[in-house]
Amino acid sequence: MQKIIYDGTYFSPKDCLECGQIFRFREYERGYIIFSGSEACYVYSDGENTVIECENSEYFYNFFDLARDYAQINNRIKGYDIPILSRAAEICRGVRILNQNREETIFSFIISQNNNIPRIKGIIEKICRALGERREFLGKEYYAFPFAAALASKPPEFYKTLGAGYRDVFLSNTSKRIADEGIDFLDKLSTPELKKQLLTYLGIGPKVADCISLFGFHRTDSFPVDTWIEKLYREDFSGTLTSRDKINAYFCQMFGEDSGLVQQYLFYAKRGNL
DNA sequence: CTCCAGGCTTTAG
DNA sequence: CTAAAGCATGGA
Repeated sequence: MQKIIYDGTYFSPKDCLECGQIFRFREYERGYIIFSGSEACYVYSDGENTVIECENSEYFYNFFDLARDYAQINNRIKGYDIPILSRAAEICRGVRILNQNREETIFSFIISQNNNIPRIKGIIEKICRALGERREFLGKEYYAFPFAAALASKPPEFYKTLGAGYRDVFLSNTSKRIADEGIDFLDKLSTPELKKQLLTYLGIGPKVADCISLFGFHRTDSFPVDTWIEKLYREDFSGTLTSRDKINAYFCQMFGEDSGLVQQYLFYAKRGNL
């Protein structure tokens, strides 16, 4: 077992996980167990530090984005001098933009549309249990997120029995495409080109594309606009725009490369009723 | 019972 | 181009 110890000021397990960017984790002893792709780790706060225990520290060093200076980014975001944002940036300062498994991010956020977080988690868990490789961590079994080929081997009806609802055809269709074509070519694209390509997959619209771009490809110039952000835009930014595309452009123009983290701060704070 | 959840696809105007 | 209907499911 390997161990990473990192200053906890801008790295809180609770903030990173419960801000809604990831669905496969659960509380365990002093913190959480997280699953990503085929990997697993145990993460917890130890006074001033955050501790990660895992078998693949290289993977989780990148996963938690530990090479980036979040103190500097957090400060810059407070510098926009928008009261509600400065407050959110202070209270949610433990949030980091995770570098998640790309295919897992794609399928997870296809499932997330018009859905609630507990049910999203349940559906993903069932998919892993049914199609993922069985593995072991801390003496207990878990299931990896399935490869696209495994997902592609199942018809829409299979996903409906797992509770995916009308998203069943999205999962079977898009998994077949990815099993055939791969997704490595997406990494070379600019953020606008990446979004344009993501929109060609069945089940991926503007909001889901922005989430995949941000959490799977670390494009921090993405700003996903969902029901919560739309509500926040009206109530806290006195916004009058109605189309989500325009609200997205409004925020991206304002925050540039900080868009992604700003969005997570605001989303997390708004859902927590700040 | 209705309404909502990290919206998207399809069809109509 | 924009607008709106329809969509599975489960919890409040």
